[in-house]
Amino acid sequence: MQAKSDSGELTVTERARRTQIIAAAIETVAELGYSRATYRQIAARAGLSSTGLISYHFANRAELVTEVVRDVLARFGAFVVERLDEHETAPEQLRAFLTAQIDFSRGNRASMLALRRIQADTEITDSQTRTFAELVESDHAALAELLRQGIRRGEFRDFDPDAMALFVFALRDGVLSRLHDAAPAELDVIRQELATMIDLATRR
Amino acid sequence: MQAKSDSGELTVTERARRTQIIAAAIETVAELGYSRATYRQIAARAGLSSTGLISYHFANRAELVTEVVRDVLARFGAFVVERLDEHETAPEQLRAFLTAQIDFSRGNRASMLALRRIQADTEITDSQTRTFAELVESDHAALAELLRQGIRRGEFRDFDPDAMALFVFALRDGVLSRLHDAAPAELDVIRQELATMIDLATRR
Amino acid sequence: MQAKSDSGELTVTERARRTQIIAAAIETVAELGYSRATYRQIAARAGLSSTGLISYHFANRAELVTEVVRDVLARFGAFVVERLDEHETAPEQLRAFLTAQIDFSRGNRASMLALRRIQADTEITDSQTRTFAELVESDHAALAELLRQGIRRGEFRDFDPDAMALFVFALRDGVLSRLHDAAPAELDVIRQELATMIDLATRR
Amino acid sequence: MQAKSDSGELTVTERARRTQIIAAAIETVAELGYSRATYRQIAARAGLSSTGLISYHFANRAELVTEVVRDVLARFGAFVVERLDEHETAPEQLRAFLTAQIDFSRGNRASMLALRRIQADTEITDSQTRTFAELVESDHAALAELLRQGIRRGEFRDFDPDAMALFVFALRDGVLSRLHDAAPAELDVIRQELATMIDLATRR
DNA sequence: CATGAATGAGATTTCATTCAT
DNA sequence: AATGAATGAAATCTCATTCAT
Repeated sequence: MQAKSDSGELTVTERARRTQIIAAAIETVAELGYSRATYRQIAARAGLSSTGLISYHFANRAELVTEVVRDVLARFGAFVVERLDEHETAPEQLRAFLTAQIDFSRGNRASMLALRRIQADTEITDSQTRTFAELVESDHAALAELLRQGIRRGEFRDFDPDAMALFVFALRDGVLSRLHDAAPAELDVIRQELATMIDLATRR
Repeated sequence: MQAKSDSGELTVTERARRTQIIAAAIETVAELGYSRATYRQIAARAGLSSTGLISYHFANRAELVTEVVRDVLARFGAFVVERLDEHETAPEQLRAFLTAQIDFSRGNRASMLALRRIQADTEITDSQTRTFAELVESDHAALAELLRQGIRRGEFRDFDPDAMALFVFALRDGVLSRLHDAAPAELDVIRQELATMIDLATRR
Repeated sequence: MQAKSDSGELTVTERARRTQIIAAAIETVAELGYSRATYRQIAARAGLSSTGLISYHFANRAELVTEVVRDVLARFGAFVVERLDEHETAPEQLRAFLTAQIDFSRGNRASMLALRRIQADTEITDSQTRTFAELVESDHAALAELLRQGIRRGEFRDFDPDAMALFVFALRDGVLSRLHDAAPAELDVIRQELATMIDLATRR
Repeated sequence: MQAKSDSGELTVTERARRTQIIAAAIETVAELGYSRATYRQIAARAGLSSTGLISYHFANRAELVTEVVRDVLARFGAFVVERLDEHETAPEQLRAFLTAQIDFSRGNRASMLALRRIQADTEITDSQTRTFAELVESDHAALAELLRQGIRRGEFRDFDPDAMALFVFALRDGVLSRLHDAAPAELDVIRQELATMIDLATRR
């Protein structure tokens, strides 16, 4: 960053450019994989004439990737929370939770794919990992709390809410991985079976 | 490879070196992530005098990565199959299947981590993807068949075996992802809850 | 080339750099021979800070070499054509043709040497060979046509124009090969004898 | 060279191996071009299991190339001299000289091609160049002497023998360059025209 | 703000050569 | 004599980043 003000505040134009670059980065990572998502590719997809512009708006590659992750998770979280608020009982919310995630993923394939790829490459190493882990952690905590309430209210059987939260996320990931390869008919079966399974596993 | 015979047969020394390099590559990918697993890093971990030696033994990076994948999957598969053979009924085999995978992963953390990372980077792009996808596919088919038999024999309730296979793999992956971060006590809970969950989800 | 526009249009600076690199490449090939004309050597002669700059301006070595060939042949062709246009009868044009080539070669020794070396290395192998062969072919066709006209007009005896074109080019190459080693006096003799020979071989 | 005696004398086996390697090198350079004629390719064509064997028999690449050149020129020279000896008058010998060279080239295409390629790459630079240049020089001198005698005896007109020798070699090279691409019919025309041309250019 | 150009570090790969056996 | 293995230098190419304009 060359002549950028240190105030931390971004102008409208700046924000727009960053958004545009982030979107292009998501697209690129989803399409080519993390290791092939170079500035050149990103710039091409963003319609930028110079890779220098990316460096101008992001301190370095790590910051760009962090912003990509933040962007996807923010949109994802907002979507799910909105859906959850429409329901009252814990079983309904649990079902809504899963449905929302699958729905979001269907409409944001590239984002989810990019997220997974970045996560896999980054996992342990970086400083940004912490950000990542914390976000995952807070997601987990929220679901576990939902489950805990359901147990307390007698809406679920008495299982370990942390373990179950883990399972729910795992099942979600599994379904998501099939979301785009599977035929629609197969997908309907999977969703139905998932609902049944969750019900059997959690009901009193 | 300079004047290496095209016969496809490898000498003892050669095989040993390849194994050594593959092991170092696994270690490196697990430690640094796929995109940072350069020849230089791999050579350093393998105690090699030059990165040229890696090129000498593997035609290119893709071949090395393929061999890494092949190696991990072969060891993994052998381990699981041996465990399965000790059991007769489908529910027992299903439980053994999961237990075996978790056990293997505990003893081969780097291998599993490397595998996941490579898979995430590779997914769509390469020709070697096919190998990967086929192996996953055949794993899936085997588990689905196990479940199908269990249903036929009346040992399981009547669910869709393909969907359930997907769920089982998903749960496995979820558990594996916690395997090394979680405290032992928490892990015991997870395993117990997993068994319960599977039981509830599959029993008649 | 990092984020270079695909439009195929080059900026002024870019064109200048390419020209500079091409000139350095010619110099290098002429001086060291094709196989020793590495990017490092070329960069050094061009006063570039890194070999990466060559890769930045040329997609790969093949493109650079192609451009070298194109550049030399373009300058060469323009020079010769201009000279030819000054003459009317076929015998005069034939003489001018040879003279022009010899004159050009005297003032562009490195270019001609580089051309010959590249041609010798490339000959059979590459895709760019076609470009090369086509250019040689069209040169040959042009000369053969000139000779054909001369025969038709009765300015030459009745020989095979394709064979004679081949001989003329061969003689040119032979003279060129002596151009820089021979003493000026010897060269004058060679030129005089060449004129005589061509005259004897072609006149009615 | 590792444990080779310094006496300069070679055992029978050694000589055979060197010959075999030289032959493979000729083949390789002719086929792939000088810059792609690596030890690996040469070893493969020689049926050797290790490139080390080439290094064992030749001090370095330069020596191998020198030996290739020496081998081709020796065979070539012997062939031509034998043909020349069958003729008496200078015009006959001149014709025989050209015919012999064309004939040799037809039966030794790879050798001639390799020679040309090595010459083009080497020309100015190397120490071995001297060897090369000297050989060419002595060929030239021999032809010039033949021509000089013909003039003295009144069998040729009065031209400069050195210049004409240069032209004869140039014409030879030109014809050789067409030798393998041209159709047989075209080649017959070329030969006939060449004879005519030489005759016109040299006769009284 | 944005651009084109340049930079230099670093990646993979190839090569002739060396060496122990 | 010959072989397989190893070596390390060097080659081409790619990349994120910097900088002058």
